Amino acid sequence: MHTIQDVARKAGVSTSTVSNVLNGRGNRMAAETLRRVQSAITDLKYRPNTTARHLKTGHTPLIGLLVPSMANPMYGFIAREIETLAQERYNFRIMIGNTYRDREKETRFFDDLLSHGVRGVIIISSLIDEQHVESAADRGLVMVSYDRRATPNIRSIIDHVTVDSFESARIATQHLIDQGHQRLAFVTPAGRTMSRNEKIAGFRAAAKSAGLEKTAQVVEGTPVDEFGDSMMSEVGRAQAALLAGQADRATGVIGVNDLMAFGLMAGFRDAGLAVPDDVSVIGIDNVFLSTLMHPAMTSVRLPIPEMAQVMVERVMSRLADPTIPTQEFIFQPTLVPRGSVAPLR
Amino acid sequence: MHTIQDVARKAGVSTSTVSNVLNGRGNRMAAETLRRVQSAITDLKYRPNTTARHLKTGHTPLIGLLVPSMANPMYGFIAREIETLAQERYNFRIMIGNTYRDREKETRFFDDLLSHGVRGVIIISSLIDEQHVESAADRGLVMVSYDRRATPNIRSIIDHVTVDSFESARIATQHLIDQGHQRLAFVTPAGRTMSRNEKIAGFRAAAKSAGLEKTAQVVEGTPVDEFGDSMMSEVGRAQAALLAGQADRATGVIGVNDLMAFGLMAGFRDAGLAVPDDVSVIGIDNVFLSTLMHPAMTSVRLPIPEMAQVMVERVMSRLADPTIPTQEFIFQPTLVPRGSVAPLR
DNA sequence: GAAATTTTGTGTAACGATACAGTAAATCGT
DNA sequence: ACGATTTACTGTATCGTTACACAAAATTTC
Repeated sequence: MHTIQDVARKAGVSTSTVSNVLNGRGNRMAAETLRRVQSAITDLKYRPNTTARHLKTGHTPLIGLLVPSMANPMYGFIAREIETLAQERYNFRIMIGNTYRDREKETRFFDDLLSHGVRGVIIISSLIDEQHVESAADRGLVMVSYDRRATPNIRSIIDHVTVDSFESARIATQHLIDQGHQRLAFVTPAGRTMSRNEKIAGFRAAAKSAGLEKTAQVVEGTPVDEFGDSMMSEVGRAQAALLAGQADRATGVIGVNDLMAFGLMAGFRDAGLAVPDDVSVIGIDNVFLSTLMHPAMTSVRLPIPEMAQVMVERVMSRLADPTIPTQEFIFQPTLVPRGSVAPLR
Repeated sequence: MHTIQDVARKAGVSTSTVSNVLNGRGNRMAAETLRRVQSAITDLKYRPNTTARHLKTGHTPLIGLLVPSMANPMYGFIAREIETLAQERYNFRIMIGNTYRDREKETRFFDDLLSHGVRGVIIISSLIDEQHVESAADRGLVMVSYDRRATPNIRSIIDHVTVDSFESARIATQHLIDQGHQRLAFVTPAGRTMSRNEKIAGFRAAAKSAGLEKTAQVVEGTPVDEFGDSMMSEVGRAQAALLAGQADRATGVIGVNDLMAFGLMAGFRDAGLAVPDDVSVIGIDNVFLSTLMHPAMTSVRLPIPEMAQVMVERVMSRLADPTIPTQEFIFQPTLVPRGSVAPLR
């Protein structure tokens, strides 16, 4: 690996001049000099040392990305979009970490980010209490959070990019109601996140407006460790077994997300119930796997590419100008009807 | 953010002494001094600047991870395992990138890794031609590649950690043969990777040893852009439609991986064929979603956690001692029978 | 009790880049 | 033709850390 000194020597100029070329100030020198420096750079295959640059300038082309679990196809998809955008549009790379929805892991990651000099962070779906997130932002991290609403009337120092979770659960529920279902269940794992709470509220609101609040039940999985991938489906599977055995069992069931709903469908089948003939199931997220289920699963689409773009743009803008105020961006979900929901028989 | 200078001042010692404490040389000073430095560190919440450290030492606690697409649940799972191990066991963080199986993107990532001072890289499944990978290794990257066999008789400067792909396809094929299937098809996308070639060979070998080579067909998807997630399943779906329409159609079909097989199952259903009654389908990878399919999909398990561990250990060891020779590690796959394969009617 | 050794530190030069002040030469205006 | 300005550079300090040479004080050795 060559250094700026090698280039300077080879081109017969000072390192300052090379630095100027490197930083787009080639107009400050004679055309001939510029040419010499440029060819020295290509000849030596010189690439500036990002670390040294960072130490001097205080900036590094790196952002942090926290996801609960990369094995969850939804988070994988979000992460893919973010990485691709950051890389292609801004030449930034991604430092990624699985948080397993663990406050301590998140905090440790913030510490590491800070010590690496990374200033921009996108955090995907954490726990309700965002105290440690806010305090990391206080320590200088430019934060953009996904899937978490801003607390009303509190000016936050983090951006919130989120889908209207209340609405996503509401339209899912309403879809079941429209198909004539009267006994509804909403299934979620035990741990609470902000978006889960909102989904529960959306479910309840839809049920209530149809006069179904008496029979509508929110089912929480056992408080098992879960962080959003295979365990999520396992919980769904187990809860479906329980639901299938109830007297006056629910005929319309909403999963807190697609993975949960996948598990629900499998669990109902295990119990001898046909989807959608005996029970309708709907998920939220619309991961690409929904179309591969049998029956293809009805879900609620979240506009991930659009949201990823906003998230990346926000980190970049605020990194460039830390004084611009934070904002909340709320995206609207849309129903994607497929085969796992049918009219009540 | 405080610096080592702040700590030194607060503790009334030189920066050298603080540095010694930081690097586990607390025995070089009086117990009282050590205590003072330590409490200065905790009081100021001081954390060493990794960048400065890196510039000085030439080491950075970061490894690169290249995956074709993070949206592919298999790669997401592998990435999750690698990240967790690197972090918990070695305190290393991960710089990740989607390569979309594109040589240029891979090369650009290597360049960036080098300029960031990252020396250790794990590369998941790339194209056949590993010229650019070897040349990046030549430039000083410690490389561990997944899912790619070493070229025989060529001493490589990269480690190869791979599952026996020939064997994985062979046992999948043999399983179908054991169930009485005589007309077999192996479906893969158009782009060739090293592991795909081996799987094709394994398929052919199994068919041949059963005297079925005349009817066994390898089906290649259209040369569409694909990088391993939703497109993969789409290809499977489309190919299933084609296969379903053939005279003397295959009754036992192997997907190059689970996502392909998911698509195949969906495609056969679209065409009015029942799985496994009319056609048996088997995948390779055994992603957790296989159990959620209807019917639950038979697949071939790859020992990912074990492989991830070896990959991480190899990068770390070779980072610590670059002179140790590279190796090839081959893991054996195992059949996981489920419901998508049935005896030939 | 003088020399040798150990203990307990410190000072300074890097690592590779950038920023900014400074300077010599060329060009300009009148 | 002389000062003023512009052009085309260069020198040096600095970012936060570590390594290494060095040194003063304390302790040991004989």
